Formats: sequence, C-alpha cells, structure tokens
Amino acid sequence: MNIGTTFHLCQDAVMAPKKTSTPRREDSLTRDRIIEAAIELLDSTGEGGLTFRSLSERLATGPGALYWHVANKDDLVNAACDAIVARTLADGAGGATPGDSIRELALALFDAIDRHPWVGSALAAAHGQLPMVRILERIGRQVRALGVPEEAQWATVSVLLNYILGVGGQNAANGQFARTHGIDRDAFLAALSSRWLALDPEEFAFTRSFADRLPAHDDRADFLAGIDVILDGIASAHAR
Amino acid sequence: MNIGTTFHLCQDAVMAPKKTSTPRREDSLTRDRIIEAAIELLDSTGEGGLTFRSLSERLATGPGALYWHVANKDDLVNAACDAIVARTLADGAGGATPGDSIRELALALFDAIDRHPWVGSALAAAHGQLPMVRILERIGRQVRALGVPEEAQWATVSVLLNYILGVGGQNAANGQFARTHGIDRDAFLAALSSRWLALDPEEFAFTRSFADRLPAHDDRADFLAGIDVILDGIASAHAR
DNA sequence: ACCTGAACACCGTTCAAGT
DNA sequence: ACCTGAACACCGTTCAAGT
Repeated sequence: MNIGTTFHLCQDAVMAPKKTSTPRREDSLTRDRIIEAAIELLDSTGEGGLTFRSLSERLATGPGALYWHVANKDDLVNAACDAIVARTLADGAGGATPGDSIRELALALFDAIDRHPWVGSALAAAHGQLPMVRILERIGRQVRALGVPEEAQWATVSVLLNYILGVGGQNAANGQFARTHGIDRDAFLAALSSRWLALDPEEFAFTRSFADRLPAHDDRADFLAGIDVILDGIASAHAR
Repeated sequence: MNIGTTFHLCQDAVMAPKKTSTPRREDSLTRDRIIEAAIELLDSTGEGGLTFRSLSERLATGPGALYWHVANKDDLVNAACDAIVARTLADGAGGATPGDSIRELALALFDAIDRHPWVGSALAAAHGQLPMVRILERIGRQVRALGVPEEAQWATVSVLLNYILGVGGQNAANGQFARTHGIDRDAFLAALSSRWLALDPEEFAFTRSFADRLPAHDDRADFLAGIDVILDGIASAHAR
C-alpha cells in the first residue's frame, strides 16, 4: 500500500474546457491513485461527499472504470482508512517506556482522526480488517512490554483499543455533524451546552452540572487522561 | 432536533385501554407506532433493512405519511435507539456498590447492543443526543458516588462511556457483517482467525499469537474485564 | 389535521461495447 | 488488459392533491 504517486487536480481551472475537448488523464488509473483521490475527497467533502460519480469525475473517467481496481465502496473506504492508519503508525518513534509508547500511539491516532474524521467511522465499521489489526498489533506489543501476564493480555489490549475506537467514533460524529451543519467546533459545543441546560434539572442533574464547562474543555487532554486511567488500572492489576 | 419529546413505551401493557378521549382511530399512525415498527424492522433485517418504503409498507401507508410524524431518517433511528436505551436503563435495579452499579449498567448496555446491533452504530452517530445523555447521566452519578473528585469526574465518566461505546460499535460491526454475509458468530470468528493466521509472521507476531484463541474467547467476559481495569484505574488514582 | 403516491435528485453497481 | 457510459434497481425527501 505504498502511495507516493503525485497527481494534480485542476479544480481551480476556472475556464471551462471546450465542448470538443474532454478532460484527459495524464497517466493511467491505479488503485493507489484512486485511493489517494478518495482520501482528498473524504477530507474535503466529508463522508457523504465520496461518491463513485464524484470520484470518477475527479479522476476524469467513468464510474465503472473504478471497479476494475476496487471491489466496491467498502473496499475503497477501508483502503483509504488503512492508508491513513499506516502513515500514522509509521511516524511513531516510540517512547521511553511502554506506557509512553502507548500514550504516543493513542495521541497520534487521536490527531489523525481529528484531521480525518471519516477514519473514525471507517475503523468502527471494519472489525478485524487490516487497519484495526495494525493498531491491535502495536498496542499488543506494548502491553507485552508492560509485563502483563499472557492470559490477561488480550483483555488488556481490548480495553485500550476499544477506548481509542470509542473516542475516535465520537470525534468522527462531531466532525460530521459540524460539517453538515456548517458550524465550527465552538459553535457545536455551545449548542450542545445549551441543549443540555434545557434538560430536566432532576433527571439530568449530573449532565447539567457539566454543561457550562463543556465549551471550554479540552478533548485531547481528556482523551489522554482516559488513557492514563486505563494504564493505572493495568499497573494496579499486575503490580510487580 | 426535536427528539426531546416524551413518549411512553407500553411494550408489556398489551391490553391497556386508553381511558382518555382518543379521537384517533386505533390503528392510526403515531410517532410511537412508527418507532416501534422501525425497531422491529431494524432487528429483523438489519441496518440496511430500514427504509421509508419498507417501513411504510409495513404500516400500510405511503412513504410521505411518515414525514408527518418523523423529521427524517436520522430522527427516526435516533428515536428508535433512544427507546431501546431508555428501556435498558429502566431495568437496572442498582448494585450494592457504585462499582457494582457501573458493572451492571455496562453489562445491560452490552447485552442490549448484542440483541440490537444497530443501536451500537446509532449511539456512535449521535453524539450528545438523548440516548447518549441518558447513559452519561447514569455513569456520572455512579462516578460521583465512587468519590471521584469534582475536577476529575468528567474525564472519568468519559473513559467509561467511550469504552462502552467502542465495544458497542465493534459489536454492531460484527453483527452487521455476520448478517450481510449470512454467517453466525462462530463462523465469523473462525474466518477472522484464519485471516489473521495468514498475516506476516514478523509484522503481526502479536496478532497471530492470539488468532487460535479467538474463536473460543468470551466477548462478554472480556468486556467486563475491561470495565474492571478501568475501575481499578479510577480507584488507584483517587485512593482514599 | 393528516395521508397519498407520484416525482425528483440522487446512489452503488453492472455490463455490453469499445480500445 | 483496461476503460466507457448508459442502464438498473434502488435510496431519502418533497409536494400537489386528496380526506
């Protein structure tokens, strides 16, 4: 899945081409080129913006041509997700301790999903697929390095992975909502806050008590705090 | 965004007559009736099986009629999800300790998503909506009861919630995959296991080492083990 | 007020026909 | 082998027209 091919998009070519000249591709279609274009489309137009028609238009071809290189839409989205995940994991230099490595890995994934919200949904949809296995493997190695006994390793990896996926899914939903409603993060949190304040004071006492702190809170810091809670739990369960 | 309307569920009150004056005919369309039919359709045919056409057919009406009671498909799915979540939370008797209550709550949600896999996806898609707020509130109260200091409560609730949502999302994906491919859980895990065994032995050493244990493992027990790890982490961070 | 059902603007996917 | 683009079988949603 090495995607180094460069290709340029002429979306700023305002002048409409002559009726006689159809936009021509410069080089042939490739699975990698298709995936790269899909990533750009997903990033710029959101989950709903990726369409075989819009994608084929961007690649100056017909919808049917894509099916020669890609099995179907699930395959396409999964491959796009895997490209992002593989790049994200490739960047990690590794921390001083296994715990640091896990923190670094988790933050890298958090940031990647923040930049590409659709990755959060794609990860949730594709259990056991390559992108998830990559993450599983990385976490597993660090959990082993942490000294967790063999029989508890799977459950331990599972907590970390599912927590990361859970946060990722929520971030994806936030990003998607903000996009389709044309508002930014601050406006989204402000709206959420006032919606929570409108809830029944008795039935939702806890939720309401946090409503006004919502707009100011730091997603990333909270996410990391969650990772630390889990790491603490692991340490206390397998203290040596 | 009008999902705050209170509606009561009479799932077991099969023969409760309406004492109040009911100008509507007995079989007239109702938001509740629509939501109930949507739940049945989602349960029996999966996420892709819910269609305004299939639903209207089941209710012996036209697709357009549904829009009088329901804003759009998101609204419909969210309301269906909320009905399941509300029922699930209503069953909880509460545990002996806050920790037990959290365990009980988490297991109840796990089982509900197991029975209705689409609820996992619906929860992931609707951040801050009523169904998620219900869960948030319940967890929040128990976290308070656990003695977690004020400033750490939000992050603590967040770990538990996101972990539950993460597992729920994965279970939803599993259920969806098994349904669309017409296989059961055992066949799914067996296929996953052999797929993992086909991975590169060096690059995926950890994953492969767990591939043969995959078919026999207990999702529910692993889920609960994860909850316990988080509860341990919370306890060790705020030891009194 | 509530319901009908045709119509609109899409979608993923297929496939005979081309090169 | 790879690509084309029309065609198929769907969607969610709207809306004039009915009761």
